[in-house]
Amino acid sequence: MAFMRQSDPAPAILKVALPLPLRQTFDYLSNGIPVQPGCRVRVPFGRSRRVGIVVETAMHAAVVAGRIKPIEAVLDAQPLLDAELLANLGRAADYWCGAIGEVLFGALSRALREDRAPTDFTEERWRATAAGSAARDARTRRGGSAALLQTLGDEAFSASELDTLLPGWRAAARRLAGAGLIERTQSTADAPHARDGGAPVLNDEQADALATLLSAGEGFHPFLLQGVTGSGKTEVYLRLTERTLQQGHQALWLVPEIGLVPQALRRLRARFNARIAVLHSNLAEGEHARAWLDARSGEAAIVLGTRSAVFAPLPKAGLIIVDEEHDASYKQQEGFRYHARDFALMRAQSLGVPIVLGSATPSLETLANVEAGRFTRLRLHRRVHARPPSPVHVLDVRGLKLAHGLAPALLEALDACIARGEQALVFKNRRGYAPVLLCHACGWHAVCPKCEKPLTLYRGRRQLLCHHCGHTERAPGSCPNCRADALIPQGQGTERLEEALSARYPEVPVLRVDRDSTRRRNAFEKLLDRLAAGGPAILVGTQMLAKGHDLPNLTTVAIVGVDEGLHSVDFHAGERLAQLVVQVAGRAGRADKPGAVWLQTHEPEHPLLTTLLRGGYDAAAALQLGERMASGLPPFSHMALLRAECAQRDTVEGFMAAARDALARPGSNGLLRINGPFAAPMPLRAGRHRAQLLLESPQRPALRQALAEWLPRLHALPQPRGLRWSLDVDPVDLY
DNA sequence: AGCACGCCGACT
DNA sequence: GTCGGCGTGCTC
Repeated sequence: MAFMRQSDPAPAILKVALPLPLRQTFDYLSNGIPVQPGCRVRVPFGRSRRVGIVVETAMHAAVVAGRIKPIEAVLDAQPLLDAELLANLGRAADYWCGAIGEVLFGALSRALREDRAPTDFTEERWRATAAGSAARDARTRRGGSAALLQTLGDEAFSASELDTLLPGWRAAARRLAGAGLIERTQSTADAPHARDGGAPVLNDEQADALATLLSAGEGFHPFLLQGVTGSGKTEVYLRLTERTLQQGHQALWLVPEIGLVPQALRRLRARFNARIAVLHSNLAEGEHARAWLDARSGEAAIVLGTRSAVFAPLPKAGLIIVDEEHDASYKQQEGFRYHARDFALMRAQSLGVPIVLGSATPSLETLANVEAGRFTRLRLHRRVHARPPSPVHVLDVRGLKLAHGLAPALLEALDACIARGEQALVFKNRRGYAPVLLCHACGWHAVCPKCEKPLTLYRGRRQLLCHHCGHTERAPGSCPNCRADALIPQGQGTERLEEALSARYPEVPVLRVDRDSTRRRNAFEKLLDRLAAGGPAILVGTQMLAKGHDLPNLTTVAIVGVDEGLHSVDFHAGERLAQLVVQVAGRAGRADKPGAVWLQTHEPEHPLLTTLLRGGYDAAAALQLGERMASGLPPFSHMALLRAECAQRDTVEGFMAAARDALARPGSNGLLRINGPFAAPMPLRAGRHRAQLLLESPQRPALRQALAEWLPRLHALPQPRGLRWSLDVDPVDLY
């Protein structure tokens, strides 16, 4: 331009993302209103109106001027999504092949996806009045009211924190507020700071790890904190967080599942006087929005949550922690299939902050990053209470007579444990009473009509349940095929073990921990409290038990039935098995008593088991990495999996064939391997036939380029009714 | 995703 | 003669 303007006009065109499964944005006229990217707008769309997010402003539109409509309203004075988040969400949509609108709206707190002003969600914090504190000390209140007064102590708690620590607290809050014992407060906490005298002394290893972390300074720096169970990783996170808060920055803490949020919150509250935004899917919409906006404003010094909390805005970011980084729960398994750990890494890099991935059993991806020199590894070998790791005994059960699947030597170990007044854990990764119900007379067994897989027997409920689709039917009393009264449950699930152990130890509480027994809110928490009180007990449960809960009086751990993991078609199975065994074994002997682990197997000579037992997780992981490298599997190659399913088999096959044809011929870059289409490992599920097509490349850019070319063609394919398909980049489950 | 348009089978 | 199935295309 030859002449200068006095002031440039606001860009006339807004590129707006809408909550649709479309890869494109839509252009709107700004009507001269200056709008920043990241703000929500209300726009006319077709014959209705929608909330959209401004992604970009531009001087010129990509479509002819006549088609462009003006926006109706601007909903935010300040962007809800700041520049960093907007840019990274765009990268994430690209990387995991998501639709930009769905990704951006998925990052917003649910209530903010609608046309509501962010100011509708005013701060809600509660604290005890002087009378309340007195009532607490005098113990004049009982039940939920007492618990709420106890939780509050002398500080203010946000609704999202109370939801997390004390589900159902609102009833008590109403009573106590009515009595003038608690009040809603506007007070913002003073500048966040660590409480005096809260911190335990670090051992040498912890101190070394912390020194390295601290000396790395601000800037992006990825760390793996690899510490055995009980080695005090959390204490290191806390010290690092302390510095972050001192510098006036925010810390993001991610944990893999909701059940781990309360204990992390308790430890953070005990250590810091700071505003904590808690984000997980059990919060009411309003609470979630309040916490989210608290993170957005920077008033929350700490943001704690599960997978989706990785999308929280962090205007003052200073630190990201991803605890139990190996956990597959970080990978979203439907819709936008992102990986929270990997997105956290992406954000840490562009925010320029340190990130700590913590685990006793790091993922092979992370270990490969350590070996490649991209991550710095810090190790904690010793347990804080100077307890050596529990010895692992392998029990070869071949040819042995088992009682309900348990070997005699194992039962003796349990006898001894109970006799000492200690607690035991029996780990069995199978819910229900028995995985198969078989007719001894004719060989019939119960099968799911929609999946063609055996139904699991639930004896207490007299039901057969399909674990793949949720189909249930009444358990028959006699064989539906030959009428014989000869139905026998085959194999053991947790319900059966619970029954058998209750019969053997009638004096001892036998507690089952699995998704079925802990469905009720808070049931698991109560169970843990009961165990913490001490006294002999036997826990029977699935992998829920493998996740970082403290079980201080547990000394004996029995691992039963992991052999399935030695022969899975999924190449991740070996890694999972090693992690599971180490994590479950780590539950034993945490406090002042030695522990012992019993591993029951039909294959004591399997290389994975022998390596794991002889060399620990490091050796097992090295073995797995070697195998992955030899066969060109991740992390030495990169995968994307196309899945499709439909009630009509030929529809799936037709679509997959077309999808295969839509792929640029291999040889165009030579680096792409195409496998399939083939039937999924589970070829029928919930009445739908399933097929897969696997793309693989040793080089990430080649895969990304192939996907970039393929995706528009996939969308251009005829989409038959009833057919569902999805693309999974870096799949963690191949089923 | 939603919603229109549009073209072929069984019903008041 | 119409109601309604779902294939196709569009939304700035």
